[in-house]
Amino acid sequence: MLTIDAAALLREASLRVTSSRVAVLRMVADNPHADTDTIAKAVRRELGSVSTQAIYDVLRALTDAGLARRIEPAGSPARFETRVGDNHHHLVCRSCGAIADVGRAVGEAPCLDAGDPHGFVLDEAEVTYWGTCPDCLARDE
Amino acid sequence: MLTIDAAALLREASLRVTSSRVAVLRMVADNPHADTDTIAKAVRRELGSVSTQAIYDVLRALTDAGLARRIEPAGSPARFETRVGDNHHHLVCRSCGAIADVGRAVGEAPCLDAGDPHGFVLDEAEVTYWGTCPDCLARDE
DNA sequence: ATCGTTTATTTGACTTGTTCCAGAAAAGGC
DNA sequence: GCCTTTTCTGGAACAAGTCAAATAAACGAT
Repeated sequence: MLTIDAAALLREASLRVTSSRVAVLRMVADNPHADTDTIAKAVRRELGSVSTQAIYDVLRALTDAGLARRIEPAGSPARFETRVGDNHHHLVCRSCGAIADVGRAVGEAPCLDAGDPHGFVLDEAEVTYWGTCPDCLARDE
Repeated sequence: MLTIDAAALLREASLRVTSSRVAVLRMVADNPHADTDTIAKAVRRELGSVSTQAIYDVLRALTDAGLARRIEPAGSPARFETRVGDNHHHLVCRSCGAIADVGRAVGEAPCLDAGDPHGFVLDEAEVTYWGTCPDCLARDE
């Protein structure tokens, strides 16, 4: 397990330090792109019993505090990662749903200049690359 | 109502021509980005009673046949549009969920060259621009 | 250290979006 | 027109996520 200091991160974000939050935060840090259910199972394995509602609440709190990011590719339940602030993007496998990160080349402007933004004020350009992951390619031989 | 020849489009795609399909296809053509429920209500207004299942089946058939595209921004139910094949992208309002199209400048390559694709074979780059729509901007004054 | 206020968590019912099932009905090729 | 294939109906099931009220825990002040 990566030894991130979850408690310190929580305190910095002025969130109370509870065992659920520490466990969830560590879990998300160690398993990027895990979905809620996977996170819940892992946390329960560590702490015993934790309510589903608590998992949702904690994930929401972490997301609101900027400690986690929620991503939600079409057709997939919500997934979470702690890599925030660097505006990287995601590769999603159409056949198994696997997700990988892809960092944007440094200094390269995102395609944030949408042609005609129709009066919208934009704050983020999210890119999802769809394709097939190496495992599925190999299996479908 | 736009007078697209729904029946002809269906036949070209070798789909049987049924009243539900014609109605749904026309509805989607006239109301881009409508969600399933909105489509169902509109179709029922026109045809009387149509089962929810039929709506889902028809939308799936249209999508599979390439007559419609399904989009699904995070936090929103599935939405459909008939503008297919030109790989345009979407502006999504964070506060009301409104969606607008934004065409990519012609000739401009998409950001399909993901830095390191980790062995994925990509077939599409989907860009979602997040922001606030003009209406919500005005209301939040 | 302990108390009390504030904030988390539990519990359980509920909503929403979507899919599955099995039988009845309709479309199109012959 | 008949027959096969496909679609539609209605109802039930399902998964993800939310709401609300009661209980429990964190942590700053005593």
